[in-house]
Amino acid sequence: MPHQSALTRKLLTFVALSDLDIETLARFFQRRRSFLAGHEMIYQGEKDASAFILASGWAYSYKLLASGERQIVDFQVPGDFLGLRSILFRTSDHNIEAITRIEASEVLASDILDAFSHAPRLATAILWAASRDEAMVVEHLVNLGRRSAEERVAHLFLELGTRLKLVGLGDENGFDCPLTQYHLADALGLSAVHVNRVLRNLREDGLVTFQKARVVFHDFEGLKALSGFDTGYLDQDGPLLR
Amino acid sequence: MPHQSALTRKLLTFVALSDLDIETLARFFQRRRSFLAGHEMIYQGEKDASAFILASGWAYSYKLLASGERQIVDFQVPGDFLGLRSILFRTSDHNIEAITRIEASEVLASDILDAFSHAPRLATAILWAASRDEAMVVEHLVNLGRRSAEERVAHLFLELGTRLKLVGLGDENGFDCPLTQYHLADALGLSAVHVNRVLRNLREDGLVTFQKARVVFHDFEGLKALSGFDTGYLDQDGPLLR
DNA sequence: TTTTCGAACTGATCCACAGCAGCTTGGTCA
DNA sequence: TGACCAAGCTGCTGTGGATCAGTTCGAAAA
Repeated sequence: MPHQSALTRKLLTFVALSDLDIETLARFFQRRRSFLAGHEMIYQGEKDASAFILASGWAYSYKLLASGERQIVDFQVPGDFLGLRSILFRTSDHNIEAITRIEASEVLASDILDAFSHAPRLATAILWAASRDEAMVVEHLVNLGRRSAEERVAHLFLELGTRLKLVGLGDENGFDCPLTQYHLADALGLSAVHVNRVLRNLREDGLVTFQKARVVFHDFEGLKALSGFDTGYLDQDGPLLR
Repeated sequence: MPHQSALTRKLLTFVALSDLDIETLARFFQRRRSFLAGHEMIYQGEKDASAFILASGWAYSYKLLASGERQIVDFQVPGDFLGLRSILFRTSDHNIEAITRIEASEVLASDILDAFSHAPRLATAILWAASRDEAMVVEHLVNLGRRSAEERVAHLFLELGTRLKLVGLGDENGFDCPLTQYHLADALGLSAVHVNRVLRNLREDGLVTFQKARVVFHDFEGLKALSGFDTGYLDQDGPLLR
């Protein structure tokens, strides 16, 4: 089952799973679904929403404000588990929308709760995955709170590059990226106009280019130095449970 | 054991715990510790850190940047579980410092892993607690990304007020608050100087006063309207597991 | 072929917040 | 009781990024 490998591989770096764990996990991949670009997979206020494991395509999770503005919390790429929080809370507190066409496995609340009662190591791995998500949100918080516009853009590109590399969809040269400048603006707390200017600056400084749905790194180390990017929050030292 | 009631009560709103769960949870409160104000309870890079359950006092979790600036991620008040992520990751990716003198129970990684293998409902409750933490960080992200300085301060005071009310340490009139204007600045992505001005504006507009280590709400509804505060992410509809 | 429409891009102007420099107050310690 | 120090407070000046008001480009529709 090649399509389940990305998430499974990630979890295995954290805990050694038993045969029963693997079997329970396999059940997560039973309900295959696909969505068109722009589809609202989960919406604020939805009751008893499902979660999904992304096989291909990109999505983004966001919150809407009364003013109509939106804040993008994170982007989801293949191998990511999305909507876990919507399962734990009875009603979802955020939206998730497909950016491209998406292939995913639907995971029901009962699948997760089952795993907790029968497959403790898998349960631990799920908690770890949730913590990793939280670590990413924290990093985005630091980005918004204490970094300049240039640093924010650089940091986001480096994070996405690193995450995509883990699932074989990018390398030090760059990656395919279906985001618009509006997506970047709403993720980074900037206006789309200013994102455009920042992208020009980064390009002119020979650091990164983002054009034609592709991010190209020209100076990886320079970008890291500029943004203070540290992969620590995305990696894992080694399995906690052997 | 009155000191363990705040967290236990919170968890019980989410899942009905069995006797075995309660017993396992009780073991979390065995190791009683206290810390002086300013003590670093957990630090970035620490290996195999412990977690803590706060019985009394305030702490804050933060990240340091290369530039020496800090971004405060969240404040912890009595009843909060802190440092869970430091347990799941081998090495901690953030710092936690005591603001006041603190009384807390130390929770070892083995306590948590034990709970996962023997007390599945408790494990589910822990995952829920972690998700609630993430929801708070997400709300802080929205705060930094899309709200003005006045709105941010108002939102933070409302959140702290609501959280403290849940553990009986505040009400609609206000709460005792040991934070300095520097803490607010580093949590809200502002300069301390600007926080001072914003506090004056809010005071002159008859909304809130923050003086002498106490927050006093003068116009609760006005504050809510200003900041777009919605308690949704702090409450719970009802137990997911009965 | 022209129309349309979303995304990328640009220049001019404005303002929210930062940075700096200095003052005030109250608590603590020799 | 005076010295000290951290936190709170204020005025002035500078600037990063928002806002407004467009133009350009390319792909798809008609």
